[in-house]
Amino acid sequence: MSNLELVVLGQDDAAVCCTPLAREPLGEEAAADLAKMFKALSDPVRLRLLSLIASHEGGEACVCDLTGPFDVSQPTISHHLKVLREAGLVGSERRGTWVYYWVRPAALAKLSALLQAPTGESG
Amino acid sequence: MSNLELVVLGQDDAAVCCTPLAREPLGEEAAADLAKMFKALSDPVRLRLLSLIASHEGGEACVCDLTGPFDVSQPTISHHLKVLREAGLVGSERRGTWVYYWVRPAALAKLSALLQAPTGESG
DNA sequence: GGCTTGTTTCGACATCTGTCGATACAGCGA
DNA sequence: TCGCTGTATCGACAGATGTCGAAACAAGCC
Repeated sequence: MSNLELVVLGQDDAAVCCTPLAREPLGEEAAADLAKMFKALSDPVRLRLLSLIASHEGGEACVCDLTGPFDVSQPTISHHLKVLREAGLVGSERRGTWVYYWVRPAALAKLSALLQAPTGESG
Repeated sequence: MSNLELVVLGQDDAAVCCTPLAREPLGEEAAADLAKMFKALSDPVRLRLLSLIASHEGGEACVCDLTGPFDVSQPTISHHLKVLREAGLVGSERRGTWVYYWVRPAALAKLSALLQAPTGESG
């Protein structure tokens, strides 16, 4: 399964925490990598899915907990979860009948650090 | 001009800084609003443009500084800048011959705060 | 005024994306 | 084994997106 997922660079490395967007121009490769993650966040349903998973008790949620709150069909939810998973933003595991999803804090932290404003509004 | 841009909620309000994704499920409206911003970040060219602008001396860059490093045409760069502007991530102003773009730190900070990991990897 | 340079808008087009219903796969219980 | 429930995949389709060349608009200079 894991070969379907993107490698999240610096997943266990704190160096990326100190590299905001403004420090130096992003390289083509880094930009392409990051864009995939942001693309995964660029859909309202996926954003709400991620939030639902993150705020669920225990930090993980069954797919059965995630289909209810949305107006879209179950295959569509499954598709969105796959996008989040392949972007490295969530992990998943089957336990018996149900499949559970959880957020990967390191991936979110990477993006969060990237967007941290350098100093202030105008210098 | 400003009527073409999205209103960035909480632009001058720090309250949003304490509302990570995990605190409570995102509402439909908030998710749609945030998704537009993330969508603006979901393209490698736009990500690099934003980085170029943010890292440029003085915190702002002329369009003429931004077309060089890319393989895409100048109208395409202009299009991407428009997307970033309408998402509220950058501001722009014409000064004589040239148009300058700068990053809006508050908008980035809003997204950064949203993605901040709650506590740790599993607890 | 007319030319030149910088930037945006327009129209077109190929590709990507979100969505669905139908179907397949996985695990549990009778 | 069979049927049931939960989840993922498939195939199709409408609409969105990134890209281009051409053209329009803006400001400065001759």
